[in-house]
This record gives sequence, C-alpha cells and structure tokens, in this order.
Amino acid sequence: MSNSMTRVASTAPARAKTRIQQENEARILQAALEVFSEKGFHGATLDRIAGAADMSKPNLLYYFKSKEEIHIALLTDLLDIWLAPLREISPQGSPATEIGSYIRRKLESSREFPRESRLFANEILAGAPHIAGFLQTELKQLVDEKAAILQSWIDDGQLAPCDPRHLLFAIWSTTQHYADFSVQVRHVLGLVPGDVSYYDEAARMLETLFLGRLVAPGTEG
Amino acid sequence: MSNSMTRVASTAPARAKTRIQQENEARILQAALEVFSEKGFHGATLDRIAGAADMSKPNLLYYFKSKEEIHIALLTDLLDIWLAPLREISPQGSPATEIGSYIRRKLESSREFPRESRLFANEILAGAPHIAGFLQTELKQLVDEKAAILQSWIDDGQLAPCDPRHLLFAIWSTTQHYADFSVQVRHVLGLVPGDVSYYDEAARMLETLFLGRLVAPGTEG
DNA sequence: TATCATTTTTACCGTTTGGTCAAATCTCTT
DNA sequence: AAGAGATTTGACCAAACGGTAAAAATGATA
Repeated sequence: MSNSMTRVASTAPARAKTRIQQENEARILQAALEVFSEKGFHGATLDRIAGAADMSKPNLLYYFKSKEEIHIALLTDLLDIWLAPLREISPQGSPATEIGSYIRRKLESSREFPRESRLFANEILAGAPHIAGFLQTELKQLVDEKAAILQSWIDDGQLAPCDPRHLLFAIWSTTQHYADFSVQVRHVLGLVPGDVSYYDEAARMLETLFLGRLVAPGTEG
Repeated sequence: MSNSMTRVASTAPARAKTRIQQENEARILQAALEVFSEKGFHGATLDRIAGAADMSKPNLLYYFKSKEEIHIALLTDLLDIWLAPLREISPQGSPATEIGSYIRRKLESSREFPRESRLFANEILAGAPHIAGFLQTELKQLVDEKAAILQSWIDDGQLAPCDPRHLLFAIWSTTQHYADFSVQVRHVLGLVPGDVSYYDEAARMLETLFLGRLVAPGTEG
C-alpha cells in the first residue's frame, strides 16, 4: 500500500519522509480507498475522506495537493495488485494448472481487495481517464504476452480454439464480479451485507466452468 | 424507454400528457442516460443533462422535480431490459439451447444497450441504493425460479453439478463485461473508441466456455 | 382572435465543494 | 531549553451545484 505518485520528480530533492508523514499518508490513502470505492470519485468529498482519516481537511491537503492526486496515488498502487496474478501465468505449466491457479489468484484478489477492485471498476466505467495509458501499454503488453502462451496451448490442442484475450476477459469478469457486484450477489443469494461466504461456491463454479465441462456431451441437439 | 415513475400516484388525477411533454421527457431521459452512464450519478450535473437535452436547467426541472427523480426513472425503465433475457429461459428446452440463447440475448443486450448496462453497473457499485428492493424481491424470485430449472437439469445429469445461481452470475458477468468494461476491452485489443467489432469473437468465446469444453480432457494432471 | 393553460426563460438563492492562507502548535535536534 | 522545521488548525474564498420563483412567451382551444 505504498504510494508511488507522491514520490518525487527526478529534479526535486525529495526529502526523506518523516514518521508522521508516513503514518498520515497511509491513513489518508486507506480512508480515501474506503470512500472512493464506495462513492466513486465524484461522490467522494475531501471532508468525508478527511473525516474517515480522522483529520481536518486542510491537514489532509497538506499531504496531498488535491483530491485527484489522492485518487491517482490509489490507482497507481492498485495496478500492481491487479497485474500480479496475471504475471504468474507460466508457459511451463499445463493449461489446466495455469488457468486454474490464475482463477484462484484472481478470486482471492477479489476477496482480499474488494475495495481496490471497485475502485478499478469505477475508473473503467468512467472511461479510464487516469489509466488509459496503462491499459494501452503495460496491460496490453502483458496480455499479448500471456495470450501468446495460451495460443501455444491452443496450437498444441491442449486448449479449445478461441481468442485467448477473450478468455482472459472471461476470467477477469467472472472473478471481479464477486467484488464489484457483491451487493447484487448478496441480495440474490439472500445474504446479509457483511457475508462473503459465497466465495467457496464461486470457486467451485468457476473451476467447473473453465476447467471442466458444464453441459453434458451428446445433449446439444 | 417509457417512463413509469413520473406516471401518477393513484390518488392524483394524472392529466394526459401533452405532445410537448412527451417529447421533452423523452429527450431528457435520453440525455440523462447518456450523462449518468458516462459520469455516474454524482459526476452528472443538471446543467450537463439539460445541455445534452438542448434545454435550460429550470425547464428540465419543470418536467422532473429533481435529479434523483430522473435517475430513478431511468433505473426503473432499465430493469425491464435487464430482466427480459432471463425471463425467457424455459424448462422445456435443453440446457445447451437455453443457456446458449440466454447468453446470446444477454450479449446482444450489452451491444444494444451499453449505456443502460453501465448505468446499472454504476448503481450496483454504489451499493444499489435505489434498487436494493428490486434485487431482493423481483430479481431474487426470478433467479430462484430459473435456478430451479437449471437444478432440474443438474439432477437429470444434463448439466454439471454446480450452484445454478453462480452459473447465472457467470453469465451476467461475462456478457455485461463487454458493455461495462468496453474501454478496457478496446484498449487491450488495440481498437479505436467507437469500435464494437469484438462482439463476434466474444460470442464465440462464451459459446466455447459455457457450451463446449475449454481445456482438453486428459491433460489435467 | 381572445382566452387560458402550458411551457420557457431570467434572475436568483442557499449549500456544498475543492482548495488557500496565515497563524498557531507541535516535534525533533542540538 | 531553544531554535528550526514540520504539522495542525480555523477562518475563509470562489466556483459549482441543485433547486426556486415569477414573469414572459408560447401553444391549444373555442
């Protein structure tokens, strides 16, 4: 949860951070994550964030120059969390093990970082104004790289013919759904607000879907 | 795209709608859909919506009492669009045909109504403050009903054992992803903003995923 | 064309919002 | 303990916001 955006420009001296500075920046980012992920960028107010950080608004603005700077700092930290599971896909493994563990990692990420996932979802829904560059460059590159691995498995006959990038989309959407749409999931399942017990069943569903066979063969007519 | 919220309370006389009234309400709702789906509720302003409807703000407020009333009107209209594909799932058909056509309907809905889909996504992400009741009652009921159909197919051995409701979640997430996360999809695929040519490939992917078998058998070790 | 209801506009209001500023307080070092 | 730098606070501001009121303009109807 370290902040890479407030860290300096190469020309500035970049003083070492005080104990208080570290603590308060962390508190602010945590509070802002809570508020931004719940209310969206425009729905979040500096007063609210400051309140959640148990801090006055001017004091908050002493550490971050603007509301947008906090938002960008959060997004930047987020991208590593988002990419990490994808990076681990290896050409050495088999489709079943690699796809299976990728799904587990992504699902675990949804369970562990639901607020970060919602922050990301909000940003994409808003047209990705702050991370368009990231999507076009780093993410696209990594996707192309991993898609090539999947493609080699398709060429081997280990994986059904399909556009590997769309396979990744399917994994992203199904796993992130449990964080981004958790309210809907809980209402439909009849669970109380805090309950996240659906993750076990979700994992089973996704394993069947991606690694097994959903519809029994011979009944397609 | 008719509006059911401004229509009357049972006690009020409910005058018939003027030609101008009908036209302007439609223009406002269309403009508001554009703005709300793009900016979210808090990011949208009455000035912007009025501008998009080519109308002054007070004039807009002559037709809708408040910003929230417009939002609720849009959401209410939306729910029918959202539910329609699910309603069509029939116990008469086979799993392959029913699930397949449900996916096609949902995907078509994403392509045809991307703004409505994003409006819905925004609402859920915000905690579903306006449609929590709908999710808990109408949607839950319909899901339970359709899940029972899927369950009967599981009992028949026509469908792999799984929680049918999570199967529905998987269908929702994968299909809606192409509307809600279209910006990300396009950036990753290297497409220009307006391009929706990915839907064909998406349909193929989802058919393979839900109706076929992704990972070749015998290689799971 | 006169009349009345509907529609549109102009001017305005109170509140909220992101952000500033300078003074006051605190913390750390010497 | 004193001084310097870091931190915190309270008072404040301009702009944007959702919304109102009343007059002006338009449309329908007879």
